[in-house]
Amino acid sequence: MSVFDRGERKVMTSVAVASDAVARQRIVETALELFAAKGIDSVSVRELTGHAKVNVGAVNYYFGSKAKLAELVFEQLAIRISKRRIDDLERVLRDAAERSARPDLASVVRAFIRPYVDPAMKTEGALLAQLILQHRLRPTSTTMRLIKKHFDPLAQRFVGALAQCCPEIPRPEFYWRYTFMVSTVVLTVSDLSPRHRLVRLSAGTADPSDAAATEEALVRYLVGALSAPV
Amino acid sequence: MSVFDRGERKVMTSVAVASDAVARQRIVETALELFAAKGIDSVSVRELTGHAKVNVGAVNYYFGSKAKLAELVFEQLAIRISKRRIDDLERVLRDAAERSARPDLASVVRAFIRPYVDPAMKTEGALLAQLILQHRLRPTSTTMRLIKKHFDPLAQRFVGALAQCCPEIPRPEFYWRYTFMVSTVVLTVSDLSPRHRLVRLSAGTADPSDAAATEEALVRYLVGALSAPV
DNA sequence: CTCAATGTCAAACATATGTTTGAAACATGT
DNA sequence: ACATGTTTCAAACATATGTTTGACATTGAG
Repeated sequence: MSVFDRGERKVMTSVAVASDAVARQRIVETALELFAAKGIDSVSVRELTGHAKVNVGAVNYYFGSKAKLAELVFEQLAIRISKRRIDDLERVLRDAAERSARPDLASVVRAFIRPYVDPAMKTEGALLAQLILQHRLRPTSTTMRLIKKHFDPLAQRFVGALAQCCPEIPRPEFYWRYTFMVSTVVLTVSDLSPRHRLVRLSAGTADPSDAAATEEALVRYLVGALSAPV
Repeated sequence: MSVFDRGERKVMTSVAVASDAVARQRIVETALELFAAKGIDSVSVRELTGHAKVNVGAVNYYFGSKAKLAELVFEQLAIRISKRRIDDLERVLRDAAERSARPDLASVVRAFIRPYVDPAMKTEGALLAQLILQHRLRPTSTTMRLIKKHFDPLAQRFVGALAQCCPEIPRPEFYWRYTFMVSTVVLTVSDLSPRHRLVRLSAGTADPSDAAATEEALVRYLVGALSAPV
């Protein structure tokens, strides 16, 4: 059973009204890091509370359940990332409009993959990837709600932008390609192998620990994929 | 903890020497189906033995542990799939050689994705995807061994074939693109959402339950991705 | 200060899961 | 028919995990 499957059982014992309890914040921060690094289901509340230096019961005390904590973490994340991505995309589209040119496909792609590859957003990107993966592999009403609410509109905008970049390609094609792109990126960034297969296969020629190189290779791949003729 | 993390604890109570026990076979078959459909960790041995109409202890009796069963199932699968894929690829390369032309990129791609999209290999493809996913998300020495042994040589052959298709692209680039392609395909075919996001986003225009349409869209995407200029 | 609200803690609880056990049933060769 | 090796079965076991509990500590307003 995955985290999001478990519903609450009963209401919290008591309610923390308005205290900015240190424990609460530490739990959220630790959850962010651990969930991003190992996936939600692989982090037990004992491990979580241990790292956060907080009692085992704290998660249930403050959040009601592990599932509620995860939901909260993911919702906050979705809001932050979604906003930033839309800003990035809007900027690309605005620039193109000012030059009265079609937007640049590579720029749109970069706006899309930024959260996943920007070192400054490493944890957030990994966490987002976990959310998507979680939903792809074990969809629940909760993950469904989060995706629908925060990422469906985003997806529509990106599909629209892609269609602007390549007007010769019929729009429905971009629904396919968009979901393929999500698959490509999400699984790429959530590869947790300590020694990545790439270095083994390529005998060191390709190095996935080089973030810039990974980004460039991804952009080349995705631009080619998205602009392929039908 | 994932299946493959668990080692054996002690030797089996007794050994089934040479009987083709019905139970044993039924367990393997059921494991194949359930693992492919839900992922390994999501299938409890009680669920498994329940479906196989076999006692709970049977898995441990015949295979020693759930992990050993999974390993066996996956190794058998890896052998079957790997052989078929190499045959497919060799045929494509041979045909090209006979025409003394470069091999067709789309044909190579089709040889690669066949196990994942061919309806006749539906279960096997899903199972293979589960193995790759398992390794990407929670690599263990067992998954590592299986991948290395059965799929690294295959990967090298495909990279070689891709380089033949596009001689103007430097070979190291194909190591990147090959792993990206694996990501794309694996996550695409392991999407278990009953109502796929695609139909929601595209308002029904794109239908992932249409296997042929999915394959064509995938081929277009991958051919574009793999042949993109550097 | 008082005391009620809030937070902390260790221990216990409930459940799910992989595994083991020991007896009974079955099969098979002599 | 017996003995022996094999299979089946229900029950118990061990462990991991999320959760709850009740006692105790801390805090802050009146």
